[in-house]
Amino acid sequence: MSKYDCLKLENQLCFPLYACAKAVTRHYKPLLDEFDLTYTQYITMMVMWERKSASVKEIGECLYLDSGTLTPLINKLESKGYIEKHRSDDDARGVVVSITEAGKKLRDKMVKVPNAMGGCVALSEKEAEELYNLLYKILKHFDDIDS
Amino acid sequence: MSKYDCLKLENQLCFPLYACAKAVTRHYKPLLDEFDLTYTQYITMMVMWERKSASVKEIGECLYLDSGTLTPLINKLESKGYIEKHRSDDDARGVVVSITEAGKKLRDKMVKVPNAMGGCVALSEKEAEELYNLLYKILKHFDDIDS
DNA sequence: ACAAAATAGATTGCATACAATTTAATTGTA
DNA sequence: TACAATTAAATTGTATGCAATCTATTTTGT
Repeated sequence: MSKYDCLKLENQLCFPLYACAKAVTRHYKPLLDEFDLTYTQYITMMVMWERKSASVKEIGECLYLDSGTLTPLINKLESKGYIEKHRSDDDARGVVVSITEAGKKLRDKMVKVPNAMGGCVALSEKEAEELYNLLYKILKHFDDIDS
Repeated sequence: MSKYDCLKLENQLCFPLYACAKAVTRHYKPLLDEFDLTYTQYITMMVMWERKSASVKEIGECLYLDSGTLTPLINKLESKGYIEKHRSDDDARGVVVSITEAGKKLRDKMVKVPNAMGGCVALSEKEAEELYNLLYKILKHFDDIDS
């Protein structure tokens, strides 16, 4: 009705997105606390589990994070013993991050986490897939715009 | 195939949610910079525009934020002149935040923001509504769990 | 070859988030 | 009515995010 309706919180798409993302990471916390990992550290480990080895830049591309966030985060994961850093042989500017044995073992311990979290999100298989597709549609479009 | 598949980034629902929320707030930034507001300050102003007056606690309930986040944020909005704080008459523990004339004027200037942002999100009306409903379904469920 | 442009990480600074603690005020109850 | 329990904000401490800048290297264009 009012010209101000577009500025109502309930008419925003961005707000439930923002609030929901925070709620999910907040509910991950008790699960991840057992492993002394934060959510961001957890998804960084996911990249390492899949790739075994990756540059900071590559990790950043996977996670949409820059070195300002990743550098301290990677240092923490290194001090926990899950990853190692060394300068790249090919390109002395680059840093190669690789997974350690302890990091590989962590994977076995954490296999139960996704399922435990899945129980918190009250969506059907179909709904979850719809949501997944809609979110990636937005992400892809941003990728296109930004490139 | 592997028992580790559940730990793959591409099989997570949480990750696109997390990444998408960040991407959206990141793309809000240039729009909000013109008004010298951050995204969180912007949605706080949305609450104030609607309610004219609210306690820190009430704002926190609207936005899913606690006093640790809101206290400094509200102080910044106050120093910008958009809101005012005063202790509640009813309950001296509470702080009532109310909108100023400058805050009301800001609303007129910012009416164009939601539309400008909408252009960035490549979803149809129907898709946006679906996404909206799915996100609120998750949020509502968390509300139920947490209460 | 070599100076300029580009790139990879690290660093700095600012603004969230949020748990945990503290302080002041209010409520519930024996 | 004392007084323990609760509540509202503020404070403290840790961990992101991200823009902007800096440093060391590598590429590029001539």
